[in-house]
Amino acid sequence: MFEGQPAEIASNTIIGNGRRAQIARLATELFHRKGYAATSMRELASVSGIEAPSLYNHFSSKETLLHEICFGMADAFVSTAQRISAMDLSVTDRLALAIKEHLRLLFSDREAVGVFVHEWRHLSDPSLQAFKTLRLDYEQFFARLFQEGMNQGVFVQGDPLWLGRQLLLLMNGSMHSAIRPDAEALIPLAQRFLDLWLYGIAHSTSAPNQTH
Amino acid sequence: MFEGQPAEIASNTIIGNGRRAQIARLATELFHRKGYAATSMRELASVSGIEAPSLYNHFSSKETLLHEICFGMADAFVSTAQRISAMDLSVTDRLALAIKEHLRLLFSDREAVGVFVHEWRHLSDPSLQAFKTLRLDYEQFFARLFQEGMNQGVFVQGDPLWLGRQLLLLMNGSMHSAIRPDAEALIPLAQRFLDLWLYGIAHSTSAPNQTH
DNA sequence: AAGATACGAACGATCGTTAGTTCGTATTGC
DNA sequence: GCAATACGAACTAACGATCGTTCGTATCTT
Repeated sequence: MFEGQPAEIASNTIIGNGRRAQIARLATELFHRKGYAATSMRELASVSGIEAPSLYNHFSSKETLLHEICFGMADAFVSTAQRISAMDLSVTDRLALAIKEHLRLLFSDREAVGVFVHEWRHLSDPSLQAFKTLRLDYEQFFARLFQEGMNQGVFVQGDPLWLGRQLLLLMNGSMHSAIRPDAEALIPLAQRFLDLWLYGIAHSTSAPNQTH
Repeated sequence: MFEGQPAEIASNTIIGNGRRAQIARLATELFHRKGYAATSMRELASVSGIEAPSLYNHFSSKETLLHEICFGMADAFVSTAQRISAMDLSVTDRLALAIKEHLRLLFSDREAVGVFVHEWRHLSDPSLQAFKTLRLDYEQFFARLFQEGMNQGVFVQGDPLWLGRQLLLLMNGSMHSAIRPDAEALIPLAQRFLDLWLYGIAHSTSAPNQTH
């Protein structure tokens, strides 16, 4: 009758106390460390302390695990972007906030972000398209910020989508750095990114030569 | 003076006219598009127009293919860095040249770079350690540039290795952008990176607030 | 003649997954 | 209160497919 509708949408966040969430966490770590394709269900079962077929009492397939991880992160990013977009702040302040919140999400679950960033391509096609759409939404959120800043004359001209993607690359990549900032260390890190992005590394004594 | 020289790039990766090089190229494209672990020897054989066992007349194992791709790129990057290090140029000019040459290598073989960046972790242990060493060499080349600039007072203070890795992330990630620049379009792209890196996106009217 | 290159057959291992079953615990009917 | 029942979560066995790879052999080129 209603079998088209998944009985339970499940908490899109991977966090939880149940066995299911516990396995999802272990899967996240494995997918992050070894890659999705190079991780077997038997290995996941092994670190979970059960046998491989028992995993299917919790997840209907290997790809379901990947799906939940990727979309869990994507939803978190997109909803954060929507929240910031609705705020009545200056462009620069919204950019600063977006950087801070992105970094916060990033370091709140490095493994999940790693999977989100690198393993999404192993999704198959209905999910794959949906994922790409969500990711583009998020990139365009940053692009709109840059565009707005250009229109107001506070940012130099440039391709806003290019800038957005570059900024995201930069932040996502910063995960690989050794230090795992706690809640307090996050603010200086965000400031570091914002300063680098806004002002560059050149001392202002040497005058900019903006010829593009 | 050093600007005009080798117009030909001398592509890093396995070039050649032989069947072996042809297969290596197809492997590079497959590893790039689907990932090393998700690419089977039978699939590689199929796109090569032969059967899977015939591949072993050219390569002794699947990992040999990965090894050649990864180390081919790594050697190209490191030797370019050594060449630039030996030049008698200002720090900023060497940084500009390093960016330009890195981008040139990057876009000379996007697929190989993609494998170099993402698939190296599937190497096994003697090769894996050697690869990490090479990559650190290259990162430290940029770190030394930044450190030198800081010592001379032309760059603001910061963690040089962090900056080096961030710059590399930024450039490597730029591969994903849609446009594939030709030899001429490379210079503006490099300039774009340099400007972004040196001066940021803020108009200089808004004064920098460097407090780190 | 001989090396390079291709083939078909097949090996053992591992893959994701299904099926059938057991066991313990919670929920229900009386 | 207590047996009957339903269910979550684990197990063993095993399926068909695919994995990387080896072997022996045939064919082409030089």
